[in-house]
Amino acid sequence: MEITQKENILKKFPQFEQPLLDDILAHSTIRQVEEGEEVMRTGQFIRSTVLLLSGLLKVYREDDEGNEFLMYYLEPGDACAMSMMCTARDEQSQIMAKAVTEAEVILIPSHLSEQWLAKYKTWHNFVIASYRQRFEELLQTLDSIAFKGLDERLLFYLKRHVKVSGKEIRLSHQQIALELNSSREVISRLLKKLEQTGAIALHRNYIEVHDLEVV
Amino acid sequence: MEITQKENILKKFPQFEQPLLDDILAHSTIRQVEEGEEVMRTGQFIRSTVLLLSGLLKVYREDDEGNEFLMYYLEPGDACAMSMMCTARDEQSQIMAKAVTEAEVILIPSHLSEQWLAKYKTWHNFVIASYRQRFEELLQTLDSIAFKGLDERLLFYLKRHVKVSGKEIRLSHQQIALELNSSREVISRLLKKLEQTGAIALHRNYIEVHDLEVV
DNA sequence: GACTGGCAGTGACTATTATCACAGAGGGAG
DNA sequence: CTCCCTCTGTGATAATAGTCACTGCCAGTC
Repeated sequence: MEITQKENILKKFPQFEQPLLDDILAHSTIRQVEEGEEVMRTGQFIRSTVLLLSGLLKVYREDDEGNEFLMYYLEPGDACAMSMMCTARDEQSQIMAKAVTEAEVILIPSHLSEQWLAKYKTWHNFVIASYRQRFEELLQTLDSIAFKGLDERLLFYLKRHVKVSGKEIRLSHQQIALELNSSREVISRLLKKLEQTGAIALHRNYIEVHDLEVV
Repeated sequence: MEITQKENILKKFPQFEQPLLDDILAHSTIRQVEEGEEVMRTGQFIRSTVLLLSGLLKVYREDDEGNEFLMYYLEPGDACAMSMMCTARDEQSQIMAKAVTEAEVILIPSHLSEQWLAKYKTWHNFVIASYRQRFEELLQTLDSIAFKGLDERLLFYLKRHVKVSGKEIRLSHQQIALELNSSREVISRLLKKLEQTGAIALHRNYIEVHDLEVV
């Protein structure tokens, strides 16, 4: 079992060196997360670095009135940058993370993940690369909110969704509206327009993407 | 001269250990930057970590049509997180940084700032803290764009400005509009409203802030 | 097969922000 | 002092997005 688990991790994190993998196996816990479960909540104290082994997480921001917007998705092989940063001082999360599908996460105690920065070159690189990647994705999200109309943001959203989970988007218009911090009716109308161009087809509870580039 | 410079750096970066300060003095260059000068451009390759010794920098994002929006300000003692992340692989900047006032920046060659992560504990902590701080500020900016109307964003902007450069805001309405990615007329009208509540007083080319909290 | 609850479509209206057009005011250069 | 450029104020209008009200639809359940 240990052996297969190691191979499993290795497959998702091929850049890690052997001794690091051993350390991960020896000291971290692997947690099964159900669909819809919250992996991280705003205000929660963080004592572990979170790596994603399987499944899909969405990372988003929520305000005091329950509005939210999607920051980015995490896929197998990704790490939650926030959990790495808070790590340093047992600080509080500024974000929410929720499992979109059933998922497995690796939880590495904060003090270890910090030690490893000095101990394992591949870990250090991984952490820096994660910071950078998340920062860039966040900037992209920011761009789309700041510079684009809702129609383009919706397009951006759909494209990102296709990238992480394929051309069958199993979401209601209401859910999309929530993640874009808009309203159901507006999203419905915009989707309708997209359908008329032939880019997508609408069904109950899911959207079939044909070609988003033509729009 | 060397001695005074060292004391100067020490004053702005009191958390650095002695040997680190010596290394900084020995291997980094200090550059004078004029008001309005661009310290960093989108697409530019980054080969140094940037620390701010004096003056004020604004860090912002620009799209292909020349629209921009303010991400955050950097004050003496701060570091450009982006320059630290790109550092790792000579990567390209995703952001713009411009001197709001005359400023002095410390430029540390990338390969050194990376070595120091392992060599100096205080440097490592500083880098992690910088990442975290910028990330949080970025999230705040994101919040205000995603969840707030322009009136609240303007308020947020003015408050931030007061914090970094005092109650006399020497900006035209046009400049404010640009940084909020809005239009001059709209900003003028909103400012007028704020003036009517007594929160600010409007003058040519500058705004006198009385009390932004009452609004 | 009838009831029910969530989902989707649509028209009418409102609110916010952007754009256009223009007028007046202030301040520096000559 | 005058010219001129930039900054500011303001009304009218347009475009975008959000809200409200209502309808029909589909799927599961009893």
